Amino acid sequence: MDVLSDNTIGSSSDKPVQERLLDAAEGLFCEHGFEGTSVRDIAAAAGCNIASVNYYFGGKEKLYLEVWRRHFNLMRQARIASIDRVMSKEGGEPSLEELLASYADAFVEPLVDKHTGGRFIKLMAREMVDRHLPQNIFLEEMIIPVMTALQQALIKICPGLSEVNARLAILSVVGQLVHTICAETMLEQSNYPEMPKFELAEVIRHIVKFSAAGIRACAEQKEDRVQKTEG
Amino acid sequence: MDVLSDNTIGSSSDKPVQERLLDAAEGLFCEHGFEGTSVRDIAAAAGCNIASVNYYFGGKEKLYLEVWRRHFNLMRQARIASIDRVMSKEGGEPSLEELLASYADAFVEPLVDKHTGGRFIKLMAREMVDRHLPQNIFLEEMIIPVMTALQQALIKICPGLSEVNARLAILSVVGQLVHTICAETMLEQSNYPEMPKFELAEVIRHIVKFSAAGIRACAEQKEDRVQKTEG
DNA sequence: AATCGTTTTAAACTTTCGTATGAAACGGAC
DNA sequence: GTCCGTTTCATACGAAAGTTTAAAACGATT
Repeated sequence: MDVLSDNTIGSSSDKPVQERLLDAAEGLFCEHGFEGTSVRDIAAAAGCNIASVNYYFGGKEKLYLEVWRRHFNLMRQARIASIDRVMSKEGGEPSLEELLASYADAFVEPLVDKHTGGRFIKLMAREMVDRHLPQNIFLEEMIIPVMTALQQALIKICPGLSEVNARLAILSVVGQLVHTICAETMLEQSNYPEMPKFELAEVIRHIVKFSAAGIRACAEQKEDRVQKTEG
Repeated sequence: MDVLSDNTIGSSSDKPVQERLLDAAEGLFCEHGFEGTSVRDIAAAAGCNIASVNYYFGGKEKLYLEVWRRHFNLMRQARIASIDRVMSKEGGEPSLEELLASYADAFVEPLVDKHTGGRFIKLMAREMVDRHLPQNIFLEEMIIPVMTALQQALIKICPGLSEVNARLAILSVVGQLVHTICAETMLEQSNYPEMPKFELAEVIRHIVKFSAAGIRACAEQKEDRVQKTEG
């Protein structure tokens, strides 16, 4: 894993060591996971000594946690802000599609964002499967707050939606978004010709349409449950 | 990681060593991932010597691959059979809900199945993020064949569905299923009281209803694209 | 210029990993 | 009983991991 050149954007030697380490660690953690990247690789990518990781952060795990802390607030605020922006828009109640599109954009924004290089969201997918963060931090800092906000917004737009159905719907939407990212990561790793590569924007447009119809079906269920397969 | 007692179902010492190793390796790989489990742990769990892994399988990676090979055929056949069973049922064309329910059941069956203990599907989620299998084996042995079968079935049931829309729909359905399993795994790891635990059957019922509506919306798109937000 | 706290460095330490080795134990065939 | 191929065993090896250490280098203050 010969990573000697700095793989971060503008971190040659002007920034302080701690930031260089954080940037390098983030890139390597995203690309190869927690166990897949060594402290030596991080130090080499940051252009500093191995001991710096322990000197500044007190260990590999602490550094990993700090990499996350940098993004928790930004990501949570971005997601919730995208919900609030839609919900507080003037001109009557927003459509379900508007809410979903706004949230989906905010969700995959770290993937498209050129500043972070779209690496961080891969780390999220990893962390969901292979936990290395302290217990419940992920839930408390990200999932619960964002899920709560989205749930309230959904219920407001779709009055027929029960609380449990709203949560199930969120599970569906987030599941599609995460899986899209996983599939993207997977396909870019394996150069398989037959497998069609989707444009991300196209997939999001699909998810919005698909989910809006799904949510409406779940909301209808409550009011009139007779006409289930009318088509 | 003190795993000394056998964590597999019925593998104390009656079964041959290779099977004991495969069983033990499967359990540990599922629980802790490829890098997270050592050959020593596997040998200890299987109740045999460390060298047995190299003697019988020629290395850790070969053993890992063999763990997968045991399941590839079974899982692929189960998925495709569940599709075929629905599609070849007498009494006219099956409903979209029937197809989705059948496929979803086959998909999560390894999770519910008491024989495997539902561990293997976790390994699938891991492997999608952290590749350790030889390039493209996962795609060729699982994803492509099953996706092709499901795509054809979907198009047959929903004539309005284009090929690309069918693939996008499958991405949505599989995404929901995988995410459900990830969430299940995640929540069982973290004993968080506020987070509601869903019954798996309940979630699947939701996914079927949700996805059926979503797919119909994507199929309608082709024929009449005027009435998008009629509700 | 000397001093003192901070940072950086090279090297070593301990542990753990996957694998290799060679001897011991086993089990039929003769 | 002896032989021989197969299996099991304890052990060792080199590599790589995270962490520690003590000295060197640095920088501001006096």
